[in-house]
Amino acid sequence: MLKHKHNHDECIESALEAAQKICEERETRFTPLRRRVLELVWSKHQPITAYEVLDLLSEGQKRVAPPTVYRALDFLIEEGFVHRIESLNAFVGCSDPEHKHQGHFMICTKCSNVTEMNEKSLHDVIKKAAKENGYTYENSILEIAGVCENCRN
Amino acid sequence: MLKHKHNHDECIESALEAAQKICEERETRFTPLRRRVLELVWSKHQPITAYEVLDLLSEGQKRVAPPTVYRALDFLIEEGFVHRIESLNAFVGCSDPEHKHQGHFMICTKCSNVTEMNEKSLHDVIKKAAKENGYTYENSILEIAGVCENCRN
DNA sequence: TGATGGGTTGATATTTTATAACAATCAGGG
DNA sequence: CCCTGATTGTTATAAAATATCAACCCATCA
Repeated sequence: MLKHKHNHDECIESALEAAQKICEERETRFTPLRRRVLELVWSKHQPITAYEVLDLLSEGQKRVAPPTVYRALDFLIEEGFVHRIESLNAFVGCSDPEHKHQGHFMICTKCSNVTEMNEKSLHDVIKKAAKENGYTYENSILEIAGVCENCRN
Repeated sequence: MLKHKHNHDECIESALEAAQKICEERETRFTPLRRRVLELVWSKHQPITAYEVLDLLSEGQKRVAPPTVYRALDFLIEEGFVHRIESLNAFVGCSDPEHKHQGHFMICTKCSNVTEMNEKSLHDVIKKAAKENGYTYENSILEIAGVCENCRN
């Protein structure tokens, strides 16, 4: 799989720093465990399952139990640092943690890469559809499956 | 929970008939088991889990095993008679089985009722978003959570 | 200082959701 | 009737998530 390269270590580092900063502002606790789990979610740079995180987290130490991971993930999702991909039972780091939001995703069926869409227009259309159907909008998940540009070539 | 009444038996019956007819056209097999599972999915008229179907299916006879239900559901989804709601791990009858399509849903967080949206405009916007992000569209899930009209009152 | 209490993590067990693998059965064409 | 492929039955297990209670950490305040 050929893919556009970027400095991934840097990208992880900046996600961690952003999270740290936001937690300070919100006075929520970015504990070592939560930090480590966020780092592991980002490390794959693709959707990662809770149990994959668990395996990575357990390397070189006593195996941790599922609740440890799920609780950390719950926190990270709550803070908006991580999104859950429902159709994959997996998790990805959020590309825009400053603004809490539900994620809208494109998922490549060939390489499994995920692209988060932060398009306001799309969001607006979805909200509008909710209203037209008589619903008070709370949140939404949109997961589009398709083949990405790289994989098509 | 107050809700708009309709003749639900009739509504189940017509879903079964439609499925029957479509299977004849497609020359796929609408077996008694598949028919019964579709009937059970419709019977709740709300999202129903695979294991709830399993329980209902097992009433008054030897308990069936999970694969029996999952296989029937796979068939019904494949044929487009049933949709899976990813955010609930549950299933609902499709309101428009004639035309195979991915479902787009509104889910009420109060009463759990689900409304399927068959709006072409929404579908078009989603396809367009995929294209703009360089993806070849295959399919999509959209699940909007909110409060429905009845529950707001 | 050290008691208290909220939040976090650890640990054990279990529940919920889904699938793998193989055997038995059924339905339609030769 | 017999063969073949599809469907269903059966057993076992995997994968994903949660319930529950104990231990720990640490800030606050009497």
